[in-house]
Amino acid sequence: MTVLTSAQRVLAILGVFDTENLALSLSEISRRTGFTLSTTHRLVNELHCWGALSRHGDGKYTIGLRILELGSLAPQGGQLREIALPFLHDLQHATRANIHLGVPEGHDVIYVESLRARDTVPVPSRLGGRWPMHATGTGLVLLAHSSQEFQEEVLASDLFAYTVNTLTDPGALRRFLAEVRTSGVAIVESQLTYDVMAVAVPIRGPRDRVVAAVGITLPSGSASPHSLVPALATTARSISRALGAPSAAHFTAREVRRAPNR
Amino acid sequence: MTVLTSAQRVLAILGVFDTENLALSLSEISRRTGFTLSTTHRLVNELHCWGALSRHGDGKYTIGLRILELGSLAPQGGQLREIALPFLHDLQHATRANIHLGVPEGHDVIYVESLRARDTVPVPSRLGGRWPMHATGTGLVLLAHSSQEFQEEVLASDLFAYTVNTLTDPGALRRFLAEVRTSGVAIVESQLTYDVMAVAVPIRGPRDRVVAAVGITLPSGSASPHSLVPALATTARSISRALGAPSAAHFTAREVRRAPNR
DNA sequence: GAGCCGACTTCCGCAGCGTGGAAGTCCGTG
DNA sequence: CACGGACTTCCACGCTGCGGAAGTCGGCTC
Repeated sequence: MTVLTSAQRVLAILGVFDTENLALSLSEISRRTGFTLSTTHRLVNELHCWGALSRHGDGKYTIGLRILELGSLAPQGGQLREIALPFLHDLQHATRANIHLGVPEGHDVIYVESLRARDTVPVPSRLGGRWPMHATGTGLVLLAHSSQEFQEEVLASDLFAYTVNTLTDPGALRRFLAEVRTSGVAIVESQLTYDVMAVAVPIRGPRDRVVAAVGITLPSGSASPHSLVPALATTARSISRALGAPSAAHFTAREVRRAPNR
Repeated sequence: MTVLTSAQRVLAILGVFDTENLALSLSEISRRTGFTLSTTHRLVNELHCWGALSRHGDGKYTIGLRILELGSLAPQGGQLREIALPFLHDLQHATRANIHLGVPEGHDVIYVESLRARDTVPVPSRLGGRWPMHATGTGLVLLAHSSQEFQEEVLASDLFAYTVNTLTDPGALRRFLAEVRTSGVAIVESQLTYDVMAVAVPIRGPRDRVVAAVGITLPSGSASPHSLVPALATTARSISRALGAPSAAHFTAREVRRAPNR
């Protein structure tokens, strides 16, 4: 039983909140962290005073708005989101599908934006959601454009098979990633959940580094996912340009046409 | 010189990040918190290991994605946002204006969603942004529907005059808030910044408590802001119903018409 | 290249903060 | 009314974290 530093205790308390535990009472927090009630009580109070936790009528605590506020300061989150949102809206309007904007974090992809279409399959993705790279379209795009050593690190890790289609074999994954790099797009079907297919492309930032991926999810077996690639690629390029990616700096045909009017 | 608890130190470090300080080096954090370099170093490291801070190539730290992820678990944030977003999209499409979704936090309103129209006045609002209640349309709506004692508490506090139009006189504010309660809408002009007017209405949740406000901002002097009220009210009611507000539970005229088709 | 400076990292002894046990309060319940 | 569970408060001990100091690294000036 290793002893924790008090900073780690503070973080551990925040860490017990997740999508299945949005509201917890003091003693639930105490049980889940393993801290004594008095310790938990004091720390929770300090977090509450600061606004990191908020307390509700029934005595339960939830993550506070101060955290939301802080989170929006994450450059890969709030900043990127702010820039990308209008383009993502356009894309959603054109395709009427679920749109995701994902960035890498550890071996996972985090969705910093998630536009859910109203009349489509529910998809296990929410803003702030975290999924393993090897099982999602956006994740595979990000992985394909990561450093060689990072890729090997992920390939060597324990790759969970969410469905029978999930790519878990290192060899197959390597081939798939190479294909993503050459074609510029990842198309996967039923890798995370059945009945869902995903199409994703990279977004580049300054120095042309891939900083994010934008993806679309559709019901499995949808008519030619390839037909969505042009719209996706256009969106990705617009966002890349707004982020300052050199390769996206020149005008597209459409914008050249529009330019004289400005 | 009061001494801080270590939980407070941890929070103080997170607290030095704001919209003007998105990326800070170790010694900048040290200076701004007033902690010695060694203390800062250790705490920042623990935060970094946990994912609360991320470290960039230039050695600077920014808020990490783990915080963004956590923040999306705030019920007034992620949850509300998730439900409201489609309705807000529709509203933006109909009005082509900036849309905000605000919730109360202390004496301020926090924007948990901010849809910026592309061709309109830039407005000082971003997701996660915080503004005083008395100076914003959404804030005044929330204040108007707060408890009597909370209102008096705010009125008694130091109300900053952002412009000459900002309501800072307690008497004038009381009258305005009463009007907001009876009319159900707040219309303000140039109270936070010049050249911007705002229209906002309340959103209700379970037990009909006002839990949020949705607002629109337009250039000052726009043709009749009143014409936007029906669209805003419809949006607010749709969101309220989705949140389970009893008063919004019955169908509106439009939906009764549409109902047989489903 | 020498010298300097600032930023960062590491180490360690002292002491002050945090820990957890225990006692106390306030519910709702049988 | 007695019980149990959840929460709150208090305090003395001792362990964790503090900060001074020394060490490392890289960049800038002369």
